[in-house]
Amino acid sequence: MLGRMPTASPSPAADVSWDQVRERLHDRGLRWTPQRRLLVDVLAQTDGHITGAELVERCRAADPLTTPSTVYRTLDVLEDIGLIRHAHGLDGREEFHVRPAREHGHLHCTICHGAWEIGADEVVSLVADLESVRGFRVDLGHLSVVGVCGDCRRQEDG
Amino acid sequence: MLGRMPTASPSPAADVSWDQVRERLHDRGLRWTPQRRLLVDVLAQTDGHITGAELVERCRAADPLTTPSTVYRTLDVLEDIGLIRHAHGLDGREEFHVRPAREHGHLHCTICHGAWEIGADEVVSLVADLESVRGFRVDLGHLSVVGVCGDCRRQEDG
DNA sequence: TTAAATGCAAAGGGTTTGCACCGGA
DNA sequence: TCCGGTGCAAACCCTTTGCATTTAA
Repeated sequence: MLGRMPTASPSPAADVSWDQVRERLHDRGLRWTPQRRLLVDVLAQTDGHITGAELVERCRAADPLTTPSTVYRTLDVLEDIGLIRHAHGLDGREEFHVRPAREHGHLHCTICHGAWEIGADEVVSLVADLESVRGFRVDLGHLSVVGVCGDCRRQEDG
Repeated sequence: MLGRMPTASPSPAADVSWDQVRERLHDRGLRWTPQRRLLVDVLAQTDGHITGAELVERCRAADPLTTPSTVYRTLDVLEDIGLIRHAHGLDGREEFHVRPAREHGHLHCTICHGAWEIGADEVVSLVADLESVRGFRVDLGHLSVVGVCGDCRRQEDG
């Protein structure tokens, strides 16, 4: 999945203070456990987006004793403290992404299933229009635009 | 679910020739069965969007003998012949909507879970930009924009 | 007649939950 | 010590599939 997923951004890990996770947990009276550490490590190595199921797999690769429930529960916690976010992929499955310095949405191609990031600059007018006309505040981090990418359109034509 | 779902458009049923469904099926060598008729009836009474599971429920309300597999299979067929479309709701679940005369996307509020339609006119620049910059063709019928609606923002502030 | 459609039952897949036990702080 | 976290297993929910049977055309 992730292999087929081209992304435009540099490693998000660079922007996130993984070292401070423990601290942030402690601030809330939450604990730093080996299982959480493992998941955070996996996330730190993740470039772009990834599903819960895939995170479970990767954790299991590092530690076969990993259990899904712990992973999902930890994902909730990490989202609570603002470390990650989730949106929904083409198939509707939850997709987590490391909280990037820059909020972004996603572009999904229905043909090749590729995914790309879209920055705020690419949707300024959409955001502005919905804001002024409807008073709606767009959550860019949750925006997914589905369609057909340039490459696939070319193949369709050719 | 649907009750909480305000829509801006008039009844989509007005635009769709339900009477022609049978004909369209026949054209493809497919059959018009009581089960399909029931589902089509339910869809015709549906204003806006609805999940597969909810369609199953409604069909069951009319005919308790309805089976999920038939409903889902029929939904596939109806989508094939272009009568309905599906996208993904806030929770990532499949959401079907009656194919309207006018293609449209959806706006989802994370607070009240309301949903509204957005027309092509509201996203012209987004579509145009993605087309020119990336060569990406947006599938408007699959577009969902998540955020906070005007009412909920007002409540947040107040 | 015959291919399409149905009903049933079971599998499937990702995610969630209850509960007893474990272990950070 | 104590409350948060873990692991296990089972439940969950929506959706899909296989297969024998029914039925529209």
